[in-house]
Amino acid sequence: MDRLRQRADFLAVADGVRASSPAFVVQHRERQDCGPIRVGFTVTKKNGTATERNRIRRRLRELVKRLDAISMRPHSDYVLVGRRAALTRDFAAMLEDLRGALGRLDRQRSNPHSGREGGGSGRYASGAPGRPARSPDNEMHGLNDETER
RNA sequence: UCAGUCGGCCGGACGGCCGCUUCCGCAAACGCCGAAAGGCCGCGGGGGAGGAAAGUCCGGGCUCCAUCGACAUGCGGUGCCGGAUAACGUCCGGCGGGGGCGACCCCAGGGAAAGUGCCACAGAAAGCGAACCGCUCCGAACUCCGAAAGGAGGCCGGCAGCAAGGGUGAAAAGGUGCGGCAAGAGCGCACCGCGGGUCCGGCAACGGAACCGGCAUGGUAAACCCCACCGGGAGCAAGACCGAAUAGGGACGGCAUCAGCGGGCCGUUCGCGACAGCGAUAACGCCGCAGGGCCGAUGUCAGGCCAGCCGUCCGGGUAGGUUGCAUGAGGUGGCGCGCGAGCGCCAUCCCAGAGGAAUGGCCGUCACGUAUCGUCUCGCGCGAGCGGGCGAUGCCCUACAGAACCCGGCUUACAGGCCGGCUGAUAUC
Repeated sequence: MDRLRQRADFLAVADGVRASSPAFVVQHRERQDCGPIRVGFTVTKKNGTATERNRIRRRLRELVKRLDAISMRPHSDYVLVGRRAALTRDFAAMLEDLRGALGRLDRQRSNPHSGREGGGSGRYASGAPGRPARSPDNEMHGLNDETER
């Protein structure tokens, strides 16, 4: 499991599906390569001073470490956006929050019409019948694949 | 013991489980990620936030750019003296002024007789030295006393003197006292203040002494200004090296560039021919001219689109990567010099290096603090109660706060605690 570091990767994940909980928001994107799971963390300045932001990021990082790897899908990118409640919320409760949020992300993926109804996602779902529903930003990934080869 | 003042220091401890990052050693081949540059995976050992890492307010190192080497001008900054320092607006030691019984604290503390400006309100007047209420004097109508001479009062007037007293103000033209005078006034005198040169002490700021001058220049320079001194600009997102995709630049090669008109035999070609030449434009090349090509069933007009495509190579540059990047005005200890800030010598140590940003997460035990309750042949008090010790439980489970190229400062924030010097008051000896 790797950390997400490039700004472009964060922007790509931000266009994907998301699930929120009291202490954080989880964003997810499935990549088309065979790389490992990558996880990034975002804590903006509105959440407090540098010390508080550091603590939020460290607690979120610890959550991911405690999580069983099977809860996450392979070769995917995840971003956890921290909220101020992550400073004080009980750690065990936050772990349950994360498991629940990942489960909700899975359900959104298997049943796309009950999930986000973003602009133009329907034609992709119908165009790829045997595969899981793809988020609308897959159009961009296709372009990237062409340029890489 | 209480109150105060100054300086220094700490800023939870120990343990368990699971991690992150960096360096060193071993192993370095296969492999993995990436287009490349480059990065990554194992084992063992060591290191891993602060006193402010903060604000980014000063001063430097370092880097690049510009160039000035000097002077002038402009702009900005600094502003008692001496010292410390790489430097400073910092620090130390003094001086002067102000505050406090005192320890001690505070001061943007050069120049106001170079010039200009301003001085609200109040007040007569706020600066080319004034006169409101006043004081004194003089004059005269008039009134009173008197027989008279004369005396007293006096609206008012004076191009007469004065500035003591009142009142205003932050500030009113030296202050206090005595003398003096019609009343007064440095008019005279004494002391204080001020100014001047002299002498003495001090490196100096400055202090002291006697003498002289009767006193002349109100405040404001965080108003302009004058004087002295200092200052080139931008910043590690500096800079250096490597280096995609895409677009664009350059060079070379290939393909495509329909079809047209004219010229002329220069070459090929064709015809004639005696093999020297002559002729021909039917064809290609050549030269010149014009026409661009594509789109809709076609034509005209109008309109729109495209004016190349492909390959190889070169150079600049972006994303990205590597570096800069931690041995330094360095820490600790000892000795010496100095009142001190500091300086010198010796020994010893290597002590964070991230880059969507490591230095942690979750627990346990114990301290510390705090609140409530209980308890004690504890202390004080008539008592309600207050204080102390012990125990239990809860809370906070710590405050301010997170390195970002590196140093020296300043400023600001900070729960709680420790140590030392000094001052004042009280009690006891």
